Amino acid sequence: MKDTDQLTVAEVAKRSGFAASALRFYEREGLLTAHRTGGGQRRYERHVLRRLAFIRAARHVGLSLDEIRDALATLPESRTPTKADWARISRGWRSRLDAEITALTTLRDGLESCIGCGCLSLQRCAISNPDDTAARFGSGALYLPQPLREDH
Amino acid sequence: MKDTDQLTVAEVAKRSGFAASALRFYEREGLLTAHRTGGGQRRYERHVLRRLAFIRAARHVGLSLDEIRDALATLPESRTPTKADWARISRGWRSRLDAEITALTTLRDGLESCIGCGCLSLQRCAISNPDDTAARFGSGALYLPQPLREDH
DNA sequence: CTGCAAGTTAAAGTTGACTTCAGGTCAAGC
DNA sequence: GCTTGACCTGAAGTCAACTTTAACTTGCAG
Repeated sequence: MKDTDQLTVAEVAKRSGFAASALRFYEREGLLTAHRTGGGQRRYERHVLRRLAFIRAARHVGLSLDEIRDALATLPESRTPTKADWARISRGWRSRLDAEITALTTLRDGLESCIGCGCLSLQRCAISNPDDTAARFGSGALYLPQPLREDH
Repeated sequence: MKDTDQLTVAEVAKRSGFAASALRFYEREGLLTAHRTGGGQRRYERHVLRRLAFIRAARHVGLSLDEIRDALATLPESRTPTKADWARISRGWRSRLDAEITALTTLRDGLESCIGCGCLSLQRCAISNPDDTAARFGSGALYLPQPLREDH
């Protein structure tokens, strides 16, 4: 009879929606930990599911794995994280999303007066001009999803 | 004395904001064309600048190079594209941006009632649950920027 | 006519987030 | 005790959109 508190990779994969290969990858990257059986197979504790839920949500908001690892690193090691812990480390997400929404809205509205008329001038077009673009998104929006970040 | 209608890579790079390597890449990928000197060097016509402005704008809105190539392919070859041509092929961008904005707004508002409280339940959390996520973004938003697309 | 900045190519490298593969090992039900 | 599906590892592959490198050629000012 299996220890009900120990989950195999397949079980965690199924319940979290992440592929087993992704779970192993996250462990290598320091986002997850697992115990091992005598033979070296992974056995996960139930709380990795919550950690994975956090990872999925964070990815969804646009955080990189590096940022997620840093956030997870601020969780206390001595005890099981509380709701307050999770709430704390996701507190900044709202303003991040707000900024993304603002940037997209500005872009959309610029579209009306620029692309809509077919001008697309390199000198004047607010949508295509690199400088205008940089000015619009500025340094305050470094966390925009890749396609919205300034071209590099 | 140089032919004033023929631009070198360096000139196009400077005036478009794209790196010379990107211009060569775009040509290989079929997004751009150039004439050649007897010795094999590229000479661009002035209208590539408008084409590049379009490419930058499209990338900004979140189109892939494949999509951009397809869009550019619908331009008439027999004549210089008019404003109406450019306007036509960028007509869908607004709804695309609208959809992205809607998706982000929904995500942000879900955040308030979900992450805000620290629940982050794999079963119930609208932000982290893969199924809810798929349902929210649906098939109508396949063009969302990568970080917002459904996890694969 | 020469010097050298600017151009050319094919091929390989980059980044992030994983997946796939090859070649074995483990564990659990019969 | 044996079979077989699940698991292990390290290394390599994938994708997009370019950039970088190496080795070589062109074009124009002086």
